[in-house]
Amino acid sequence: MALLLRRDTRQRRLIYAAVASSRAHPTAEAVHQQVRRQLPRVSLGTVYRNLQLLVTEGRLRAWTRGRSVRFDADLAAHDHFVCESCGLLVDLERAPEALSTEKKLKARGYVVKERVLEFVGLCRKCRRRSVKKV
Amino acid sequence: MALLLRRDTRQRRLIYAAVASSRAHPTAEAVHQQVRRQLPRVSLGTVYRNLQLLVTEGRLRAWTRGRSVRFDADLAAHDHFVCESCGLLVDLERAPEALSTEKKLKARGYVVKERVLEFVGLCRKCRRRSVKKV
DNA sequence: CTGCCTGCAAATCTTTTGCATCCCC
DNA sequence: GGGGATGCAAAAGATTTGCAGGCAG
Repeated sequence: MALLLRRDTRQRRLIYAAVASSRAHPTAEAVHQQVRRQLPRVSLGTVYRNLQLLVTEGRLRAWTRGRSVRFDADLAAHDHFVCESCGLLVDLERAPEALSTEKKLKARGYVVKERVLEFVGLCRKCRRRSVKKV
Repeated sequence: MALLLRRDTRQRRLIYAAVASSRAHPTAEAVHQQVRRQLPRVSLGTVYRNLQLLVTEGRLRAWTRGRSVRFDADLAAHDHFVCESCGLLVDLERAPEALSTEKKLKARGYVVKERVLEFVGLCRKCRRRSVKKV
């Protein structure tokens, strides 16, 4: 039984804070940039290691978006809207409906721990832009 | 106006067939392995180029799962269940409910082109396994 | 002090691209 | 025959990892 004691390092605190203080669901790279302002020598490796650790501990959530992973300190269940044109990521209140699919899965013996619901389309700004072009 | 004529190559046909004949939502690497059986010199680059092309043309759909992308020839709207233990990906009939969130988004001026709904948990096999271990 | 953490750099993994050659239409 | 497509290999991104030294508890 490994008794693993986590240390409270400056790096870890700043990395968590960088995600928690952002609404943009930052990537590891963005977190690195942010933390660097206060700790110029922090390495990207440390950022990746800590983000992973924080996700494992349940203090952050990770969302895979295309090529990279984005992090979020909002632990409440919520859904997302993604603009396919500019990449804008909007948090949405979780829809209250109990989805019939989920009930079916459970009835069939699957364990459902989580659901991921995303809407993909155009935000207001990009929608206007695309109308103009046509 | 570029008049772009697509050619019907053996590679392209086999790449499409590899995805269409699989239920596993294969990755580019898996498609490459499969096509190689009939065309040993096919390159991974060609597989990537054609998968991308087929997605652009709307003949295939791409799903991002963790580190890699998986391809699907089933164009009907459908949802997914993913087993977090073994990676099993199950196609689900699309839930019939019109989600209130989607209505709200449209009312607010967003264009919703698509929705992605995934359930994450344990398949029946992995569930049994995890019960045994405890 | 101990051993978890860090910075740095090299290594992985997945996907993309440049280029000379090939072959479909 | 011409231009899109291919094979090969190098490049590009994103993320992970090995290691020696550093620092929190």
